[in-house]
Amino acid sequence: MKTKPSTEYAVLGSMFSGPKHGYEILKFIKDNLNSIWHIAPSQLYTILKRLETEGLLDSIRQEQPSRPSKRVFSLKTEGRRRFMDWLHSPNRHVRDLRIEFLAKLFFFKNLGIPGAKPLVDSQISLLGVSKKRLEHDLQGHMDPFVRLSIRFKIETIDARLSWLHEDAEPFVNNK
Amino acid sequence: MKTKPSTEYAVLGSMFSGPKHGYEILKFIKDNLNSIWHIAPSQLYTILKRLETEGLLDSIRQEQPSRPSKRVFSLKTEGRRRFMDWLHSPNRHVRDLRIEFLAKLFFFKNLGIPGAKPLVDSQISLLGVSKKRLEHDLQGHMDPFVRLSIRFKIETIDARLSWLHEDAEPFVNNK
DNA sequence: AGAATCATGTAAGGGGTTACATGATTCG
DNA sequence: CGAATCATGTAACCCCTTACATGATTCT
Repeated sequence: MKTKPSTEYAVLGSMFSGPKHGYEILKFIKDNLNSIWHIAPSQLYTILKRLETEGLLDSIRQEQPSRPSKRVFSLKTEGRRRFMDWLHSPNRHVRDLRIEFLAKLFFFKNLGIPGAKPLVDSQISLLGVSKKRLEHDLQGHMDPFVRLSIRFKIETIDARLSWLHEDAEPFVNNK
Repeated sequence: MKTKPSTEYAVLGSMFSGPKHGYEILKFIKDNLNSIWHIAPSQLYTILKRLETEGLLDSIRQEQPSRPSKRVFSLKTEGRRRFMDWLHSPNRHVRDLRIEFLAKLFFFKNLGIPGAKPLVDSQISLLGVSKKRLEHDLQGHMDPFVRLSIRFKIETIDARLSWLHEDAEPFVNNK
């Protein structure tokens, strides 16, 4: 089971509320996810091509009298399903919280999808498991450097946990 | 000034105490930096080639009677200089602390080089600057999602700061 | 009149991962 | 006798970044 790069989900999510053309997706991501995510125009069009090949979306050419013609993309059922699966899954790797998890919370609110609270809760318990494992590791290692790096990871998890409780919880509760 | 990928510094650092051949470098990194860093054999040889092209190291072929022949790599002056520059510089991006900064602390201790304490101190003050900037940003933003992501970054910095004080400081002080 | 916005792409290159290829020696 | 270790590489592919290319319209 290979995990897709997170950028693709941002693209899928941009089209969830309805068909969009490339430039619109670019603008949507820039306007809404700028604080965590940056996508170059060139990359967007490559991703769209890839997603179309995979059958997650399709596109129709829309000619316009005065402006250059657009290509309007819309999600297919499989694309919708993939996005929803991603949206409701906590992240296994702590490092993915920085971008992916934040993006998930954004999409919950932006699209008005219920279930953000359970996601936060399951992410909290997943981190709890990781923390326990690291604390156990710590007891098995005497080497100061290994201990230092385990401590680093534990402190990171603590920061994520307090952010989830103090910031993410209020964010998902306020409608 | 483009920053080199951090993996190259791990390779340079591996040879700092003396010439090594590829397999030895692989083993050195695995034995010592396994908790933070993973390097595939294929990648190592590509990096070594690149570093040699750049003039940071040179290699000599060493024939062995029974085993396959080795290529022994040694740092040139420029390679040494680059490594030392990297070693003494704090990281600008918070995300680089996880691997690069930890590796720096390792090399200070492993190679017995003085100056780890000042590095920790300058990293602390650099993070302080970033934190101030983020706290200022926070005041200029009303959007809940933007605030949520800024809070995420601030909590990360706090975690790094407490790790630097509580774990990194003792690590660099114990001889 | 020039800058920003609308609109879509190609090409090249960088660095990392996975798979593949080879072959000897030493340890259990 | 088979697994682990010693020892070095190539090829293909994936994703991202930067640079380049084009061209109309709208705002200042």
